Amino acid sequence: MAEYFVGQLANEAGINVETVRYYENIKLLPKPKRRKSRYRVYDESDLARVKFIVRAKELGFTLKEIKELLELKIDSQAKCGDVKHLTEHKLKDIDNRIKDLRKIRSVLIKLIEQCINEEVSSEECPILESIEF
Amino acid sequence: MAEYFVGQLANEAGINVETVRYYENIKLLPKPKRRKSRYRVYDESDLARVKFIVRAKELGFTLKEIKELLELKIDSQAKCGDVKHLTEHKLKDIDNRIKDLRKIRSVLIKLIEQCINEEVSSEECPILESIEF
DNA sequence: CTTGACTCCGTACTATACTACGGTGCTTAT
DNA sequence: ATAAGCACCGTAGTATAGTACGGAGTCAAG
Repeated sequence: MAEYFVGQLANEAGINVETVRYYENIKLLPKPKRRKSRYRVYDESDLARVKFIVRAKELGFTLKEIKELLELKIDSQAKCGDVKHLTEHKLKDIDNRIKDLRKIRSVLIKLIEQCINEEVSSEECPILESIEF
Repeated sequence: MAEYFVGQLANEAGINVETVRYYENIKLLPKPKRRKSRYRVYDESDLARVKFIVRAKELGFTLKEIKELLELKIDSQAKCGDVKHLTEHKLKDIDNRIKDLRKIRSVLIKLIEQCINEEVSSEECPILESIEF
């Protein structure tokens, strides 16, 4: 099992060391094992977690929401019903996001087709012409 | 054609007045018509624009990216090729977002199924068990 | 024609999410 | 065993995206 110090972890995830420490401070990352030197020691599962955080952030989730997503699990403490409820809520949110991204997507495709046909459109914004949120 | 003052516009879009002024300052909204009193006057197209901004933000776009999306159009100035290129770039980004949201989606669905079967899973995080970004 | 709600503006403050700094202590390749 | 490169920590600073304030002017219902 591969082990990393914080610099390598940060590097593989494409963020910087201070950000890793920050995520630890706000409890988005668990406290890692330490060397006697107090150096933090991570493994692949930590890397996966960091990569998830990075991508989820790009997808528009706040760090708070990401924490909630990562905490979704049925364990001895959590009742199934609660987790199910929470998860269904998250699912609905994600479905709506996908739906609206698809709307934007279809407008972009139309726009690309217009470009191919060398149509010069009006002065209007094509995205707003076709999308109603 | 309906006309709104800034308060009504903000209200319909679910944001507040200061935010509308802020969006105007950073040129995300065009300068509106004014009454003699200097009151801002908006119409439905402004409302559609604000609503788009609000939702696009929720979908994880920065205000800068939203501005770029809203500026995508072929007009007398912009060359088709340039717009096509830019738009294809945005399209690729959106396709990737949808793809990754689907990954999260499928994990949530699995989790809900587990809840229904009253399975108590491990102490591990189910999202990280199944997603690799 | 008053009065309560709305709008004007600039400026200052806030929350979230980092990012930089700086002095000190490890690690590791030579 | 030394030196370049990491890591330690707390604290302070930054960028983005708002949010609040306050005194003056405007709107419109009664």
